Amino acid sequence: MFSVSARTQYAIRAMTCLATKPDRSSTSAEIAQAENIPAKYLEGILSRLKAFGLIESERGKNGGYRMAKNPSDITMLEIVEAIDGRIKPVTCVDAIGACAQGAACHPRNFWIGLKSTIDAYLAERTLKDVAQG
Amino acid sequence: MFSVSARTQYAIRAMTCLATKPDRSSTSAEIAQAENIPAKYLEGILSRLKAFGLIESERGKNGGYRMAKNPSDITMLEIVEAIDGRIKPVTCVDAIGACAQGAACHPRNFWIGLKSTIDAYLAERTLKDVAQG
DNA sequence: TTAATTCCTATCTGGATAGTAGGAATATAT
DNA sequence: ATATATTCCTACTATCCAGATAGGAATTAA
Repeated sequence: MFSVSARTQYAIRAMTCLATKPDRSSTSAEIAQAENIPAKYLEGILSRLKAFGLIESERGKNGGYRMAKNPSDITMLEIVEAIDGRIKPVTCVDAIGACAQGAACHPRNFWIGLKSTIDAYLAERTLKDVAQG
Repeated sequence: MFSVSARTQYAIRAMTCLATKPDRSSTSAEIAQAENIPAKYLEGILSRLKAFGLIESERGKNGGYRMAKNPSDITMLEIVEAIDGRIKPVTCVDAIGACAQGAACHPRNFWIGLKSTIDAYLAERTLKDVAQG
């Protein structure tokens, strides 16, 4: 229940890896080896993180990835949402009537509250916090 | 991300349904129709809820299901755990070293904290709260 | 003995997740 | 120029599991 996708776990590990090397850029292969992540799979993850503005990259020889911001300025919520999108326990959190129960959906507020709780937890911790353990 | 299984949503709806009829017992088919849940699928869900002591049942003619406790004494955490087991964002929440990173797993405490946060939210709300919307 | 019900076991299926493959585009160094 | 190292893009495959269905056995009341 509420399990975190491998993708997101990989993303977090990759980010912590980059966070420890702020001065230079790391290649995807380097990160993959250091963090024990399937190399080709990681490439796609790094693309998403880049598209979300969390990391930067340079192509070609001597290319690689590096942090786009300070680790203390990146919340865990940003990383999670970059990879798996907004947290949505049930389909009707966004719009009333988005489930088969329509307006009679009693649990809706309960789920919305859960989402808020999770979001708050994730938004309160930064990559720096997590990298330190 | 963090989406709730249909099973759990069905279970909650079934429980709210029973909670509104504390005096008599309801059949699985009744609940299925009232809550728009696949009838046969619901049977398995009710079995789990019973195994967990949240509801009681009688077989045979005039049989059915009813609440085993007062709705205000059933937490949402109980329902969720009855259906999908303990909340476990990552495999290593229970035992250090249960992931490939072993003792060097930096995000572990972060995930444990998330689990605690979710558990607390669910444990603080009762079926009565949710049934009222 | 019939009808209504829970309970048990087995099976099917679609879609998502995880991972692989191949190569195009780009940059550097020599 | 050319070789090399890298990101980036697209497509494919495999595996797993949630969701659902099917058929009937066990049990109980009328």
